[in-house]
Amino acid sequence: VVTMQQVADRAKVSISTVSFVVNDSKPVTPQTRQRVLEAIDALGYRRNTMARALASRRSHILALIYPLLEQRNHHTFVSAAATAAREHGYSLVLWPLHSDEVSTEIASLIQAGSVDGVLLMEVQLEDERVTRLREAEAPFVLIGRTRELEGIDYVDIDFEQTTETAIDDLARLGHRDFSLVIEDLSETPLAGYAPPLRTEEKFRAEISARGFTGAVFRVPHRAHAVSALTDNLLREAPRTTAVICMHDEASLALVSTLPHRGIGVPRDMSITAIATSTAIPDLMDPALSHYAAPGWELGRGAAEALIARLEGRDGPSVQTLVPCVPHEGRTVGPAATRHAELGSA
Amino acid sequence: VVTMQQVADRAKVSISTVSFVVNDSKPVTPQTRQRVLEAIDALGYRRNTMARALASRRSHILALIYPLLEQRNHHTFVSAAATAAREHGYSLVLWPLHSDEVSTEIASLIQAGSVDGVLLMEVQLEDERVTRLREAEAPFVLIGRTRELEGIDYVDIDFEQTTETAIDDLARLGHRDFSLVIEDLSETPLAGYAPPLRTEEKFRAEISARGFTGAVFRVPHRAHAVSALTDNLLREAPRTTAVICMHDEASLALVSTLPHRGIGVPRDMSITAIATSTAIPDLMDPALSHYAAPGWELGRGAAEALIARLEGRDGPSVQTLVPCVPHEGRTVGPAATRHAELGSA
DNA sequence: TTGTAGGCGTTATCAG
DNA sequence: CTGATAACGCCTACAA
Repeated sequence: VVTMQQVADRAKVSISTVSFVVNDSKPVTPQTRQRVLEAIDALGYRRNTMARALASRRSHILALIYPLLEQRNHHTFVSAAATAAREHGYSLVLWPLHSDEVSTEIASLIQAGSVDGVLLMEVQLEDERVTRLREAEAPFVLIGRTRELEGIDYVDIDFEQTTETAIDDLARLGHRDFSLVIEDLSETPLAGYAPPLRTEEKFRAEISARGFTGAVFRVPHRAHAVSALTDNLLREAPRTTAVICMHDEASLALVSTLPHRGIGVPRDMSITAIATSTAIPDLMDPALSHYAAPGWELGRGAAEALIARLEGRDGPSVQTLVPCVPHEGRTVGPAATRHAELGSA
Repeated sequence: VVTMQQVADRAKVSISTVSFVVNDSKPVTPQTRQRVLEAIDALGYRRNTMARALASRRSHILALIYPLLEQRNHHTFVSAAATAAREHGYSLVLWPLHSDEVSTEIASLIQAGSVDGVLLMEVQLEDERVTRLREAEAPFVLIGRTRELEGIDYVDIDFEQTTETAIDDLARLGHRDFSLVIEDLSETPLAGYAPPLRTEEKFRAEISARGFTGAVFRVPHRAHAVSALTDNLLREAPRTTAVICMHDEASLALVSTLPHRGIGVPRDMSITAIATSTAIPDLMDPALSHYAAPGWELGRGAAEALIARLEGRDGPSVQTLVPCVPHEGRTVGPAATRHAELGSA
């Protein structure tokens, strides 16, 4: 391998000068710089990452900590974070963490110097990992939000805004009787996961503020629970004309099974999915109207916020909320029909 | 931060002894070891990753190189690789690579010493990245296969076996007229991607060996192409009673739209998906019969194969093929009905 | 603007 | 079995 010293020799300068041009950490005359640059590519020099990390105490590596759960697809998010990191000269390492390892592992991750900062996913309202990261004085950025947000950096989906917009859009079409479908994570390691909780809260608030009716269905990620949803919904909330669904599998199930029950979509029932994470909605038949989770923006935003912190721009906390992006489909329509039917029955 | 020297002082041994117990690289008396261990956890010592990497010339980091493409979900695979890596004391860094960066970036990744070895995804039959990795003498393992496999380590899905099994299972139900749906990647950076090519080849071979009929549909990942599939298929291969579908979105489209054309599933048409990468099949209505891609096994296998190479067990090439795992659904049935109808028409 | 020299925290070689 | 002591390759005051 070729080292800085060899470059220095060839360019007839000292090793520090090479360092200065490589990192441009100090001014260097155009001529010397030129000589160094030539030597560098004549020799094919690459600065050794590990040596740099050791000497500078900065590894230029970011860790992405996330719980290991089959059913979740973080792909867009993760790629965005990795891409953004790379653009800034950082690498992203994956740190899938079982919930029982939390307490111990996190601190040592930082103390071992292998990582400059941490991106934390699937944040819960009360999250032990956040506590640990604070204790370890590790720079970190949340993707998501804890309940307590004082002084912490986060990037999250604006569930409240998205919920409100979804209700607005449906209300404008005459809908007054809503159902909300959210994930039931109570029996999983993600119990306490904020998004469904925030969404439910906002949903209830909006519904009652507007004098609408609203039922809430919590659906676990088990196939049979998802399949049972359609009948449950029709039985327990028969007035419903519009479903807001934050549960990718459930929306698929609803759209594909409602017609078998004689309920036309969107003729009798409108369905809107929110915070969807895949491309599936566009391919359903009829195409699912939805608000897509801004996975790419979140991943990039989180990585960049973290890097900004690491580079010393301290300023106020980065607290960004990104609303979901509306995609028109064919599962939303006016409420008139079904309402009238029920009313006259 | 606490260093090895401090541990050594406290345990009243030399720094090298501490190193020996930490890595157990040399025999140490139980008593001394004990003292060192006590010192270590009294002080909360963690060995500095970067210093270790520099001195030993091994970063204990693996890179996962993959093309940046929205429509692909590598989540299971990636998590498996990361988990396996971690179990062996390695980290996994993500290296999303645009195809145009290929030539330059790959070599420097290794030369910079930031990475001990590489996992390569989405391999094409002729793959420039493989050439580069070889030139750089970087240890690497493919997830997938190039055409030329001499001396290469890889882990891949056994598409041939899976295709044969799928045909077998359907033939046993009386099906004789098949259609195969594969991804059309010709206009994408993944042109030359092996899986659809291998599958098509095997499909044609099996079909003709058995004297069946078989049509092949290549479907791009654009929503309208996927939506058009159903009608194309009915028009161009009207005798089809069984579809083998290696295209997640297309299977969804088929199952949801065929009934609208008066074609019952599986009454008139059986549908089997192969190499599916998500949990969606179980949630369709009717549940999609499929052979699931063994993402977890592949990820783990690839990581472990690479680590084995790095640790010096050289032996023969690791060349593992894993077949997809059958999941019974409700979209496959006997061929009788539709066959009879068409025959009598 | 450029050079000198002392770390950074480990590993590894070689004596004892 | 244990202990000095060079590397490892780069960064960064500090000096010139």
